[in-house]
Amino acid sequence: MTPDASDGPGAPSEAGAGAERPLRADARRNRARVLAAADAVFAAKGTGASTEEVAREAGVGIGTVFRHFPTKEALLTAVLVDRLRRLAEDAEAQAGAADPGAVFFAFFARVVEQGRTKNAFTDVLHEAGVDVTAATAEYGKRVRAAVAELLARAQRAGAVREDVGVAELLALMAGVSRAAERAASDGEVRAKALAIVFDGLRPRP
Amino acid sequence: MTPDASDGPGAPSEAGAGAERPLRADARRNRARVLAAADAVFAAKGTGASTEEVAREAGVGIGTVFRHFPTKEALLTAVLVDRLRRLAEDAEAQAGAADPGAVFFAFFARVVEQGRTKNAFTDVLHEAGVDVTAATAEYGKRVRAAVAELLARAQRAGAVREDVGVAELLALMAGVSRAAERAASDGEVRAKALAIVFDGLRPRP
Amino acid sequence: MTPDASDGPGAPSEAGAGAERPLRADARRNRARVLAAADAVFAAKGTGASTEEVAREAGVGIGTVFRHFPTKEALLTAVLVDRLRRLAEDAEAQAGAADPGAVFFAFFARVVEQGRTKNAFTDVLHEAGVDVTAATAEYGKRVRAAVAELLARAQRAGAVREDVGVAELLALMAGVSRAAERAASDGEVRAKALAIVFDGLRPRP
Amino acid sequence: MTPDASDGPGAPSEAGAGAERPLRADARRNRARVLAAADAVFAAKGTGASTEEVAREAGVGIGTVFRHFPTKEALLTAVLVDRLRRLAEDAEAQAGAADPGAVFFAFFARVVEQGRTKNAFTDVLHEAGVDVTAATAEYGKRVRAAVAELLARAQRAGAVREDVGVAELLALMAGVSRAAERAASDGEVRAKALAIVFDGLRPRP
DNA sequence: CATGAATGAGGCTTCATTCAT
DNA sequence: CATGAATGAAGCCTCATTCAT
Repeated sequence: MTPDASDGPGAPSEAGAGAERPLRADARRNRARVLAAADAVFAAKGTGASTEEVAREAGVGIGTVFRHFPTKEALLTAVLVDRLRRLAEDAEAQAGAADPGAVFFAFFARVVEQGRTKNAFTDVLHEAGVDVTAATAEYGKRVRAAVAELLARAQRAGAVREDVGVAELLALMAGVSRAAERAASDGEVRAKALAIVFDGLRPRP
Repeated sequence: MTPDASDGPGAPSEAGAGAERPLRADARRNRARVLAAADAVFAAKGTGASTEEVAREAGVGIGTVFRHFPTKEALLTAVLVDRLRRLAEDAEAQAGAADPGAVFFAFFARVVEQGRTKNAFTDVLHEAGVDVTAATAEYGKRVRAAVAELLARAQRAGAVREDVGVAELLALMAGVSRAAERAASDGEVRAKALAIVFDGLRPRP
Repeated sequence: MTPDASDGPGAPSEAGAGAERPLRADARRNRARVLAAADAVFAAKGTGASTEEVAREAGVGIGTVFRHFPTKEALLTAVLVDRLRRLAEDAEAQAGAADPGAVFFAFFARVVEQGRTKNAFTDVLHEAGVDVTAATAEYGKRVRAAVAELLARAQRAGAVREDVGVAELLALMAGVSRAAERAASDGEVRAKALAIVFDGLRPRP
Repeated sequence: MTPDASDGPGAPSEAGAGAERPLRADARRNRARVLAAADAVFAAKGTGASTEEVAREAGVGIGTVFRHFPTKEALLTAVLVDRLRRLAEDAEAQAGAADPGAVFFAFFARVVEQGRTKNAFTDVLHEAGVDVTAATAEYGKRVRAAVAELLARAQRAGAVREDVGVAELLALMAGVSRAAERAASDGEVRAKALAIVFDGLRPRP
């Protein structure tokens, strides 16, 4: 793992900076298609899936994948960062909503439900709690902050125990997501496991 | 991936069948060494580790590995089965102990703690809950039964909610193990996450 | 990089055809820049250097390189031809000078010294002696003629043995250049090796 | 160029040490075949030739090449070392012969003649003079020593100028070999070029 | 039985060349 | 005309698996 395998400071289109050339229209389209394909393929078959399969899924040549992501590791990192970004945006979108308790548990459940199919999404959650690489650090922080906000509001509303911290919350989200993913076929088991964790999170009466 | 690439129902020496020759003494020794090495290597580096590394760790030639486990998948399955066996034996050993509640939670905690270093152990737990392959089915059932017994006793003793089933329990064990594994460096986070789940498992006062 | 990367005689205008349009001003400028960049890059990193690197060094797009030189081989040939042209011009410039002996040896030394940094220049010299391709043939002949003239004058002045021909002279220039290039760090070794060859070229007393 | 791309301290069979396992009979045979094939292929097509072609020429699978030489660079280095070894042995074999002058010039001529087809042999000679890598250092020294001995004896016998050193001698051998290689088709040119250098090496009358 | 050499399919990556913008 | 994105063949290397020793 080279330390600098990132795709640069975020996708060109979203880095506020602007130093990166804006990328031609078709190039941007292809980059997005490759990223989406990579997300799907790696989710379905694990990170061991071949780059060639990503290319095939994206409907582009193998060279195109490597033009946008010069390394397989860079591609994996980009997928990770993208997931973190979506997660952060999702959490941020809930920040102002009413009924913080309901919002908090709904967010938790949604994360778990998504993680069920998006396999490695759970690993992403871990990143948010630990901030491993420089590339993911930025978005990891954002996720952490947004989730912390949801948690704090839910606690203030008396819906969640006061002694719960973000770290263990993220760890639990990741863990339950992974568990849910395995028990994929049985929705009831998933629901019950989630209910148990939710009960554990609520204040003791 | 053939679903049934196992080495047979467990090591030849323990299958009820009996048609399998009993294996020479040195052969048995080698099989055990390979299995132990595989467990260690796959735990440390993931299932992507090379067969050759397993052979090196075991101190045998590569040919020996393939003589005992004709496929890498067979080797992985054998490791899985072995883990399930140890897990079942561990649970079975607690069956008669006093204070079923304490025993139950201690077992849960021990599983999580082991899973922390034995990475894929968590995946094993899933197998126990789902019984994917024919190979793991037997030991999966045994684990399930042993854990069910521990759970039932704890419930009878009033230490665990009545509406918790084995399926979600195993799922939670797997999930928390995974969470613990990620938060490897932070023991406090691990403890808190575990406490939350334990609280969720206890009867509402 | 190269002092004289002009487009001059060597531009498309020399293909017997003559139907080639005279090239727009900016196009001519770009062609020269690409050629100079290619000379520098191939000299520094060998002919294995990528076309893209040439484009970068020239400050143009990759498409521009291929517009002017439809093939990498065409680009290499153009560099070769350009070097031959400069070599010929250098030799021709000395044709009328006084003290033909000194001029001859100075020219030899200069070629070797240039070849030391301009790596493949030595290969160029060979081309001059052998006229491999049709493309280099013309300038190869010119170099040969110019060097032959320098040699003849030196021989007439009694500074060089009568039995030395152009062919072996060019071969020696190429060889010593190559040797010098390897012994790059040790100027004294280079000087001594050159002195030995020079002594071999002088008439026996 | 990783510093440690060597094949180890020489081919196992020839390192006096003996710590390296002796290599099975068939393995040794294959290693030799690969090395010979590599020598031939790289000589004929340059170091850019593909490893696959070496394998084909050797009549082995691609994996076999990489088993013996874990990197293309390692393979190239091994070829280099082997050439140096043969060169050293050749020179050492002449050490005791009568008529040191004749022996010296014959050796020089033979080196050049071999270098003519063995393209990169010339580059090898350079290594002998410079000792670039640790891998070639050992044999480079041996070549240097053996050639120095031949030179010293020739000088003592009055056949070679006193002021010639090994460094420039090796440089000249490399250079003339390269020149000869280019003038491949014309034996007379080669002979004349060699004669000129020989004259330069002889004492002035 | 144990060993490790041989094998070759498959993965990642580079790069000359083409073509839409 | 200039640009740079797209393409895919080809190269290096890894690794599961087979088989002679």
